[in-house]
Amino acid sequence: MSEPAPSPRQERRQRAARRLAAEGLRLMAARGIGGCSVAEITAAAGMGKGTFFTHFASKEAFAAFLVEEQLAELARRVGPLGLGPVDAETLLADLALAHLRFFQRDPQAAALLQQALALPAGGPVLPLVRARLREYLELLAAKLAPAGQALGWPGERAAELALAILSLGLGYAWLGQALDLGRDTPPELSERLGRALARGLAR
Amino acid sequence: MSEPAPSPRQERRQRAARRLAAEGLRLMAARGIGGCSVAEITAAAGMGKGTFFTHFASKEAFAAFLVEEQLAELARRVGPLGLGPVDAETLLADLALAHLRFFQRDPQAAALLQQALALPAGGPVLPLVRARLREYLELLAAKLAPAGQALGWPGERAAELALAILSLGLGYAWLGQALDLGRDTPPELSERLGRALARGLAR
Amino acid sequence: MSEPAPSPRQERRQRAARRLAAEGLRLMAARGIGGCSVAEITAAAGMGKGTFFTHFASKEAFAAFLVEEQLAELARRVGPLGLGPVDAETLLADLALAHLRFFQRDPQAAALLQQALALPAGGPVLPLVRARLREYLELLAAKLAPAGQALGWPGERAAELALAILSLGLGYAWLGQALDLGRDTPPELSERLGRALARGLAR
Amino acid sequence: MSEPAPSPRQERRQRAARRLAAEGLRLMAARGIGGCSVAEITAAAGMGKGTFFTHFASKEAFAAFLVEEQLAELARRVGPLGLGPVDAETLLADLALAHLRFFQRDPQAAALLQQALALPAGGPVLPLVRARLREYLELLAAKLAPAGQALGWPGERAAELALAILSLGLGYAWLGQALDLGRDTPPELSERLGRALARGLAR
DNA sequence: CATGAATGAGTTTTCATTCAT
DNA sequence: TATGAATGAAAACTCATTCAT
Repeated sequence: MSEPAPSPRQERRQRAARRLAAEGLRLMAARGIGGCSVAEITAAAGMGKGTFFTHFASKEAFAAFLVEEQLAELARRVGPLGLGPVDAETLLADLALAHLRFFQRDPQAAALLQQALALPAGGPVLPLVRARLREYLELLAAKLAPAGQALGWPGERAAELALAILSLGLGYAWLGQALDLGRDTPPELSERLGRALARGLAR
Repeated sequence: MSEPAPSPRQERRQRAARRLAAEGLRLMAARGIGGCSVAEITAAAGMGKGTFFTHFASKEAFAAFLVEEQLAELARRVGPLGLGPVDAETLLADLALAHLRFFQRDPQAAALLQQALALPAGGPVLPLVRARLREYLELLAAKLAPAGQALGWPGERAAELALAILSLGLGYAWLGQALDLGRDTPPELSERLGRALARGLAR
Repeated sequence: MSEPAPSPRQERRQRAARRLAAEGLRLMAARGIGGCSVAEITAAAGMGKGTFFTHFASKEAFAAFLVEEQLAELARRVGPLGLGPVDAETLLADLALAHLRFFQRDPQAAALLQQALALPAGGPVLPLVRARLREYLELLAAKLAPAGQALGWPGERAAELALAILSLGLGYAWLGQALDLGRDTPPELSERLGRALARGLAR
Repeated sequence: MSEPAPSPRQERRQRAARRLAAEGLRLMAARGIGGCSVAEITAAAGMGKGTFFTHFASKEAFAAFLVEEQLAELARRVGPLGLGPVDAETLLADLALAHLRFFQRDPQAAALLQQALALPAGGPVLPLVRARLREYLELLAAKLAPAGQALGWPGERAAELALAILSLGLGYAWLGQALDLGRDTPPELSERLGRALARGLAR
């Protein structure tokens, strides 16, 4: 439908772009956005340095693209939750758990987000990352608001609830990564942790 | 008391070092560790660029020093908690709340920690920061372990509990900072959030 | 007449080359030879980047071609002058005036020549441009020599006379362009200027 | 008076700056502004690459500085002319001659100016160079205006007269340089050329 | 023949660190 | 001990040119 007929040239190019994204995510998550050079990324992706800039306008634009991709993936995972009729506590627990699991299964996403938010202020990426994260938080807050209110959490403060859920998941994953902890946390403990927040808010 | 007799020379030098630490913390928290130069820090502290290196071996060592300072401060705040006889749930809640409040009241600490953990792997600082954080987590875990066990959390997994408490506080603060959210969270909501985890774990 | 029978293919190609020359002249004159890229020129001419190199061996060769074209055009304008019997002063004045007018009416020619002569020494173009200009100057000097001698200017120094006439016209045009001056000089002043050199040499 | 006590450090630095200016002028005049790299200039001046940027904010700022220096030198040479009481024709002739000689004796100045004016539009230097040249031309025009009017040249068009005089001198020098002509022009011919414009304008 | 994706040499610029004064 | 001038390694980015399609 949308792609009429990807010529072999275009397909090869697409594959190169995907290789760039994969290797870039891997390297930036592992060594930091500022800790790996474009040359390293292209070398890992098996192409010339100059090719990078035919795909992305700048290194920062590349980082921003990766961040958007990860947030989109997170939204895709979280989106379906709470569509059916569930009680408030269960919804909160499911959302908290989903975030914990997402970042635990995709530690690169956690590392990249943390890297992107640590970018020097003044650059063009940080505002973009912030905007995307804010959008995501609003989405999450909208999902949480009714459940929160049902448990006595003020509706206009749903953003703080969303922030807490995201923080726990993201923070747990990257702190765990950085400290080499929590990688072997048994699933039932993760689950208990995820549910605890919801349960505690529900009295 | 322990300091024998700080000569005027030594005292002047101490003051300079304190100025460096204060301005460095401010700048690194605001603009990122890689986003501010040694020249900027020394200029803000009112001294020559070269003087910096008579106080600290390198820029990274300086960042590590600042991190240690902040972690020491955190330990100082958290240390007294739970010394008296309190029930398990209250201890957990107090600790979670203490972390939330510490990073909310001292956002520079949160920003610096997040910056330090985002430092390029391979450098000499990251391992050091990790080691200090691990030490801190062990301390916290030791404090938490009995309470956790009382609530059915396996004692040998206390580290994960500590990680969750630290993550919530640190993540909430730096994500909130980055997104300009949670700065005006009413104290009673913060408190509710802090207690929720403990309450939920306690069933 | 001399062209045997331009196949439609050949004709299309010719048109493309002419478009390249026109757009290249425009862009190089406006933004400098080093200030516009091959990609810009081909985009302006409505063709692919690669096509450029099927017409010209290199960007520099292209610039050299444009210069030759402009010098040929100048020679065409100046050539007919002095063929009839005119006195020495009038010939000098006519030639000076012709140069002033040529570059005033075709500022792109002036800009291109100035750009070409500013090309980094060491490249392959500068020698070529120099050679063409020298050829042109010799042609001009040959035309000037008898008139010069009639006014007491040594015949073997006719090149200097030609240099002065060319410099006044070219310099006036490109300095005027660069400074946005002389674009609205009334024709009678231009003419007076053009004649002045001749008149002054004639005592 | 102005320099209270140049410390040996500062003096050494000053000498380095002068070496940079000299070698930069030489290389940029010979090979073009874009034709020589900062690395080449600093190497020629016997210092490290980074030192360049402690003296000048950028390569372009350096080029602008050199241009200003040369124009200031030109103004210094031309300034004293016409202060005494001389007739209009003599003043014009003296000024024309002064420009011819200045650029003939200092061909690097001619080459640098021509290079600077050939800089890609859009950069920060070209506007600066244009502004300085315009200032210089206004100065020259003010000097010329009365004499011009005495010879029937409209006072409000003195700028065009200045442009012609500057063009002849600058154009003659850099075209001569580029074509390796006019380097051995006998002084009396130069002088005759310089006077011719004035004489011709005076009838 | 036309195309545009791929390439890498080459450039400017930053900045932690050294060291002579 | 304090200073700031000097340094060069490292990084992002541009663009003429090549070549497979």
